Parts: sequence; structure tokens; C-alpha cells
Amino acid sequence: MPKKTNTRDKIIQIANEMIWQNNFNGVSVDDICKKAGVNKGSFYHYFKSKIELADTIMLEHFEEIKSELDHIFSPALPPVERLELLCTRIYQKQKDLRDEIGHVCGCPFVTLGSELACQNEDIRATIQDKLEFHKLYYRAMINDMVQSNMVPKDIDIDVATENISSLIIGKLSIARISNNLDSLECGLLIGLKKILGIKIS
Amino acid sequence: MPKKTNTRDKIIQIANEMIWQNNFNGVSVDDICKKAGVNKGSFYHYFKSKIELADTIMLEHFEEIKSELDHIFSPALPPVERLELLCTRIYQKQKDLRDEIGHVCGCPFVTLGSELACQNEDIRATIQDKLEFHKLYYRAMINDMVQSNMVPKDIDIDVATENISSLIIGKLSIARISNNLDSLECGLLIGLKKILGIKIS
DNA sequence: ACAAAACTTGACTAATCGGTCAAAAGTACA
DNA sequence: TGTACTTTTGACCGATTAGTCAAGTTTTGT
Repeated sequence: MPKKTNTRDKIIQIANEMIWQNNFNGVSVDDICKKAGVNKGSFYHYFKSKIELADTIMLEHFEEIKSELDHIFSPALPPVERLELLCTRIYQKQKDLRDEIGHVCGCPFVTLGSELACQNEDIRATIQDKLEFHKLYYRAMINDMVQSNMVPKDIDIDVATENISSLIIGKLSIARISNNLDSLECGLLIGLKKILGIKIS
Repeated sequence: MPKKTNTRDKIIQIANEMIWQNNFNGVSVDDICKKAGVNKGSFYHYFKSKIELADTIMLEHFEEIKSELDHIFSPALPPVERLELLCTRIYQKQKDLRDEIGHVCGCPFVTLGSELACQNEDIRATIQDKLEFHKLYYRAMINDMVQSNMVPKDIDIDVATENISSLIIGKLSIARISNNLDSLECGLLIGLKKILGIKIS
């Protein structure tokens, strides 16, 4: 299977890794070009600025994640199993990356978003949009839980959706900062179930 | 009360604001010196490097927060009221800052920690320590709730403590990224009570 | 085969970066 | 007043930054 290494894709892939594993302002265009084996002129042939690269990275990286989300949140799966699968996948992904590079990296959207939210409005808006998109999956899951009497009928679905999202993001941020996956492994599913009012089995 | 404006303190105060309202790598030593009305030589008289300044900021800013925490989590207060007071204070602080500077800033520890966690081990460890410290207050509150039968006896206190911390951090991160305080105002207390198994009144 | 378009090259800016330094000025104590 | 110490000054450094560009090479459509 001949992997055609398009220059643009190579830049995006390498830059995504480097920024995720460090931070946006701390990784230079020269660093990216060097590691991608690409000339600086080529970089600026494909991207008109460094910040536009960041925006493109978020857009393209999210497309990959979206297909994962479609799988995890398949309506064919009982809603509680979707939640369990989500937690497993989040942990596994973080663990794989840590085992590979030696540091817990957390969520690339939140890390970059938190860094640049007050520095660049475009990237802030892009990342907010991608984080909001996750909530569509959460909300659908909660709806199905309500339908099948797994969560209390009087639950405020919007608040619960937002809190699910917040707990995941918070746990990933802590994992990155503490460079430790324990709380992500043990506590996340419990916390999510509590927020939803599901009995711990 | 004559406010003696020590140069060192001035640098710390201004730098703390600037970094919180932007990010570490995006704010230069020159920027800080200019805004603080201080010469660059003076800066390096008090701090041996930019990263050491960041460390000092975290240490000194936390001392202020600690006295707030001591007040909010006073054992004289019923534990549920502590939780409510905490949520009110978090929201109010974010709102005041947003009204002043025009952007939601989130948690300075998490923002800086997330940015630099993979770039500098010293600052990562400092911030982790300060975040851990918060959990002492949460845990004491939960203990008191257990004692007074406000939460189920079978609650896992360590997990609950960690999840309280995660939800707060997650909500603050989202607030910064979405530049919006709604979810912080409405959903935080509800989420915390759910995690603790407290009935919503 | 040919021309136009897409892409790559590498040298090049001008500005900014974190950090240094020797000398001047201010302060405290005798 | 003399002296030792702390603080401030502003010019300076080499490295790095994001971004440019004209010339060359490769690919594409006809």
C-alpha cells in the first residue's frame, strides 16, 4: 500500500503532533519544517500563516475524531455502553500516546484553545465549534437513556450534557498537568454516571 | 496607608495579569517590563529567567487564593453552604475580570499548566502541587457532608474529590475557550451536587 | 511536445526574543 | 561624611522569530 506523502498532509500531521505534545507558541515554523523535511517556502505555499495552519490542523484532526465518535456513539449500542466505551477509548488513547512519547498530552482542542483563546479570535471560534460538536453525541446518548428509564425523568438534559463535557475536559487537563492517567482511568466513568444519575454497577 | 510599590511586586502583579489574560509564550519579557514601567536589567535583577518568574507568580498568586479558600471552606459553615459559596465566588471572580478586560480568562493555574506541562518540568510540578492543594478543602467538605448524612455513606471520597476538582477545572476551561460564563453560572453547582449525590433543592 | 500551472528551493528580511553587563544612582549604617 | 550594599539604567548580544521572494523544477492538461 504505497502511502503517497503529500507535502501539505505531512506538514499538518507533523505539526499536529508537535503542537499537541508541546504548545503552539513554543513550536516554531522552522521546527515544523525541519521535522517534516520540508522547505519553509513550501510551508508558506500551503498556509498563509502559522495561525492558519493551527486552524487547519483543528479542522482536519476533528474529522478523524468524528469518525471515532460515530463509532462510539452508534445508536445500535445501548446508551450506557456508549458511555463506557467512550471512557475506555479516552483512556486508551491517552495511554498509547504517553507510552509512545513519554508524556500525557490531554485534549489537543482544549490545550490549544486554552492557550490561544485570548490571542486569536478565529482559532478560538473554531475550537469552540468543535467542542460544541461533541455535545451532539452526548445529548443523543442522554436522550436514549431517558427513553429507556436509565436516568431520572426530571434530568435537565442541557445542563447534564454540558457537565459531561466539562468533566471529561477537566480530567484530561488534569491528566496533562499531572502527567498521570490514574484519575482518568478510575474516576471518569464514575463521575459521568453520577452526573447522569445512573447507579454504579 | 502608603502603598510602597516594590519593583519586584510590580513585575509579579503585572506579569500575572498579562500571562493570565494571554499566555506565557505569547507575552515577552519586554512586554512585561514596558507595562510595569521597569527596566529589563531590573527584571533580571529579581528573576533569573522568565520561567522562574512564572514559577514565582504561581507561588505568590496561590497565597492570595489560599486565604480565599480558608474563608470559603470555613468549618464554621455548613458544608453545603461552602459548596454554594465556592460556586458563587468562582462565577463572580470570572465575571468581574471579564467585565474589566473583555474576555473570560478561566483558571490561571490550569491555563499556564496546560501550556507548559510538556515544556518545563519545574513549572508543571509547581502547578500540580497547587491544584492538589485545593483538594484538601474539597475532601474536608465531603467528610463533613458524610458525617452529617448529606451524602451517601458509600461514597468514594477520593474519587469524589478528584471529580469535584475536574468538573470545576473543566468548566473554567470551557468558559475561557467559549468566552462565555453561562455554563459556569447555571450548571456548576448542579453538577457538583450530582457528583456528591446531594439532592438538588 | 508544449505551455501553463503547481510546487520546491534556499537565501533573505526586519523584528523580536531571552538574557547580559558595566556603570550610575540610591540607600543604610558607622 | 565615608563606605558598603542594593537597585536601576540603557545599551548591547547572538539567536530565533514569522514571513518573503525570485528563480528553478515538476506535474498537468492538451
